[in-house]
Amino acid sequence: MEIIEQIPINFFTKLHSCYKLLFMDETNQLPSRYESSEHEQKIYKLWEEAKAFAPKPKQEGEKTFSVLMPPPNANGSLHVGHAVFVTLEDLMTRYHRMKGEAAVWFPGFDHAGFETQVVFEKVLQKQGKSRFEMERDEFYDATLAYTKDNSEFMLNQLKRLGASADWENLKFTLDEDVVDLVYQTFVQLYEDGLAYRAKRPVHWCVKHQTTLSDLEVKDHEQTDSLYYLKYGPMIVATTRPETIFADVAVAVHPEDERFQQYIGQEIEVDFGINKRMIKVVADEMVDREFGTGAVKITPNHDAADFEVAQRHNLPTDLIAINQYGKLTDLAGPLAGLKVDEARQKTIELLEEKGLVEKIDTNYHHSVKTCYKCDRVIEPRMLTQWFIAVNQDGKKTGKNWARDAIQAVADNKTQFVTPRFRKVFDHWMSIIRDWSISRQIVWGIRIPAWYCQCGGTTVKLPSKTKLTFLRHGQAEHNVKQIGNGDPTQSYPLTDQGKEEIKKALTEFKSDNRHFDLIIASEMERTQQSAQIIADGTEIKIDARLNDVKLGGLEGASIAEIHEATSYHEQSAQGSETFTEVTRRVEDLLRDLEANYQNKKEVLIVTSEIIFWALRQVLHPELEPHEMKHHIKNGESYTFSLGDITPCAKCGQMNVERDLDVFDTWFSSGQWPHIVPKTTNRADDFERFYPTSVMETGWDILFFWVARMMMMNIYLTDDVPFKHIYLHGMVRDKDRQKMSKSKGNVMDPLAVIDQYGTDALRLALVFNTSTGNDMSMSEEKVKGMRNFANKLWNVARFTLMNLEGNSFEAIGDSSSLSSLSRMKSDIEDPDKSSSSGRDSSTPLPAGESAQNENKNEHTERSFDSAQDESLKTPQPLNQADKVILDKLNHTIKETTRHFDEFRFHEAAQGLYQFLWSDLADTYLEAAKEPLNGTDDDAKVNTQQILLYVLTKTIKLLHPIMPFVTELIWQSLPSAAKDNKLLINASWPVND
RNA sequence: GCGCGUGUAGCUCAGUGGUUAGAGCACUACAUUGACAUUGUAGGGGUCCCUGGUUCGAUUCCAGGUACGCGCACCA
Repeated sequence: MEIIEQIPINFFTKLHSCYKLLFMDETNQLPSRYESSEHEQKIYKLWEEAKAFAPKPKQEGEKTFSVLMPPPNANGSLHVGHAVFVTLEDLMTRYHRMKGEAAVWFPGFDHAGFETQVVFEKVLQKQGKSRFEMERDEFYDATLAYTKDNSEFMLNQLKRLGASADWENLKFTLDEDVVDLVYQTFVQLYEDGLAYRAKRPVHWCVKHQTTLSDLEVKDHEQTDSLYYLKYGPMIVATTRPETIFADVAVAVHPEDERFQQYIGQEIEVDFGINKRMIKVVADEMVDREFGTGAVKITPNHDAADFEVAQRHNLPTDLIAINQYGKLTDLAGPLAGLKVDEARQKTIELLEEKGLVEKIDTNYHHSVKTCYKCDRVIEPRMLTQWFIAVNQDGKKTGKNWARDAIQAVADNKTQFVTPRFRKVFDHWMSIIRDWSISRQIVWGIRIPAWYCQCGGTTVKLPSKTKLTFLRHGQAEHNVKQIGNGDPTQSYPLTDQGKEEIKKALTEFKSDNRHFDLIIASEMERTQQSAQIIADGTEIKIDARLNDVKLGGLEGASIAEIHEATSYHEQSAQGSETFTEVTRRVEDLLRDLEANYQNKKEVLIVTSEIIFWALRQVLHPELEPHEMKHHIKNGESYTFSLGDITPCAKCGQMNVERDLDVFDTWFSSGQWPHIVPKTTNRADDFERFYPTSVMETGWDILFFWVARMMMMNIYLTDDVPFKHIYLHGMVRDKDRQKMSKSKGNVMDPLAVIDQYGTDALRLALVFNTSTGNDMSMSEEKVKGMRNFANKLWNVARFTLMNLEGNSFEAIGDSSSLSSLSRMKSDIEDPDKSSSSGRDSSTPLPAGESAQNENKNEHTERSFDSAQDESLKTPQPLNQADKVILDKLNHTIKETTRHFDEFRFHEAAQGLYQFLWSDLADTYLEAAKEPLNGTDDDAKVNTQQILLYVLTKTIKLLHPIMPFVTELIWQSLPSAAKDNKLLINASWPVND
């Protein structure tokens, strides 16, 4: 090792002020315990104030590191699963930040559509309310408020976990810019033929009144009865006799000799309540061995039957069970019964008629259940939106599943745990089209409109808000005469001006500003517009003019009413109401096409235009219902997005789909959306693809696979280079944590008691990638002890620096008693044998590379100090061993972090700190520290400080708080940055 | 039915083709204000699931079996 300079003697005099602030207690002593709760939030604030969580500015040839936070569902509080991902993602981010890379961790929250709605409905239930009794908007707003409250609460909890995420760019899946991109994707998929609407078998939850995707249903093994029913001349076996009322056929295997005589025939079947002719079809799908080899076909209540029905052109319109899981009128006397009850009654009914051959009461099978409420899923045929995942886009030629499988095959995305790659590949190879419509309120409403003409319109909804304002009172109003001719002058009265000023005041008090004002050619609307304008552009549009009165111009209102109803009747060349409606419709269509992003448009016009508008928006209303009196200065606001014209026929009276997207449709796009919507313009270019996707294996299909497919489709690049899937946290007896078992661990309570660092270390210590981990208070306690050990190593080091020759601090009696300590520093074998890595010591005398060089080139951007400690020279065997072991630990820790083996990094550091440094070196150091050889003493101090400095750097990613606190107490000469979070990662010699 | 994983100390789990297989917790004995009792020293505790194979050598790699867990499919 190179000869290094001795630390100058005045170095130590700087010490006192450094650590006095944070490290010492009120009595001017070093507290002997690390009290996490006293420091953590202050430390966190230190980082926040230094804006340490933002990535450093772009540099040429920079290395970047980015991770996307799996956006927590904003509907509850933090559980231990959140603590796992925070720990893993934060330690990766901190590690790469210290390595000098531009590191960013993108945070967000998920509205979590169905999940949140289920949670919130329970909240409502406690208040005695139900969503089915609430208006859509009312329910949406209430859920939004609930979600906002929760995310604010959870944000603080995430911070308590030490998360160094880029909070300035905290995204929410319902943010306007996010929703815009989600809409855009859907439109693109629709135009590419990959988003389609079709009647298909879907999973229907009777309780939640919505469809669910294949992933949202669980298989539940159970024992039921298999009923053998007489079916004309045949016998069929079924578990669902209550569906017979919607039977359309009976299917047999084409080669089944028993039934050859019936194939293609119609047989008469007695259903107990009536008799119907039923067709016998031959289909390969039938298993000759099962039951009787004959299957009743009920297309509306079984997915497989639906397919048979399609193959044989059988009717698919018979519905025996409605959306509430009750029998329909098809069931005659059984109508209205719920499925379970209906099954019993059906069998009773059939038995009475002697139609039940036998009942096998011990039939094992599995049924699909709702993953939220465990109720049996009712298969239904519904018209829904689907994403074709195995089809080539007709424009792009891209194929979701194929492209994702290929990307993994090409190693563009690698699984950190290879076994999950097999699971992924298998799932991708059998994936079916994705049902994305949900019949719930909470979520992003599908931007699709349906017209009576049969046309479907899919487009980005206009974001423009339209406000119609009736002009103020004009002179013709006072005279009670009609004026539809814009060349006539009937200016506003003083009262009319006041009415508009009043409207303006109201607009202002609602904080509303108009980007554009459109008035008619009528003098009164232009005058009104002027009063509102205040510099805003005013356009004139004749389509907003009052009704043309022809020969009735200037006649009294009464006269005009007598002569025309404004509708189809025209008197003396006047315009009909239908004609007025047409020009209003024409104007709206024009606005919709050309003013997508004018946020607020004010339209100043006449009363009849309001009526026409009402007709356009509510075509179902009768003509006489149009004439609501609109006062002068009265206004009405609505969203232009609500009146998208039909893409096929141009009609305005299209209806928007009530359904919302499956929440994973939006969160699946997170990787490209988030970097595109931060407050930095080049984030997408710099940070996409992200470096690692870290999340639980339980959402591999829900989220990770969908992200792969969607983002490859949208960006032509994979969303992440590595996939790191962590296991589930179980309790100390390996049981799953659940509220009902009462074995859940509240991470915040654990933090309060033992500290965040202890919790974080416990979550990586003695675990392995991808496997479930068990957690217990005892484990956290042990890790808390480790934090305390680290604290005391630092305390020992600092007290000994100070105690040497300078201002005495702390408990001097305890310092002097150090000399009484017995130690076995003379026994080198002992010290080397205690290390787990002692079998592979680094070659002695290997030339030391000054790590400062490296730290210079990869320094964090706001680094404060230039002079960090140089590698000290070992004077004795203990010195040499600890420096070797440190070097080895640096090397191993770095390797483990690079290879995503955080548990090994943690274990190595634990061993090094506790056994090698505390138990061995510190004991050995006591002799020179208390001896009379000043050179040996100073050298030992130097080594202690050096090793401590490097060690807390190595531990920082896992245990950010206690390490930062110690760092703040170190002499500034030992540091290369004011904050450890921005300090450089150690490099081994 | 297909696939995946796990099986290592009393418990929860790391780890490894090569000395005596480790950690945390628990346990035993001793130590005692020493940086730390949130401690130290010493110690007990193992058929690394079973069988076979490859190998100089297998807890590790391979095959089969077994137990447990999970995923997917079937599910009339």
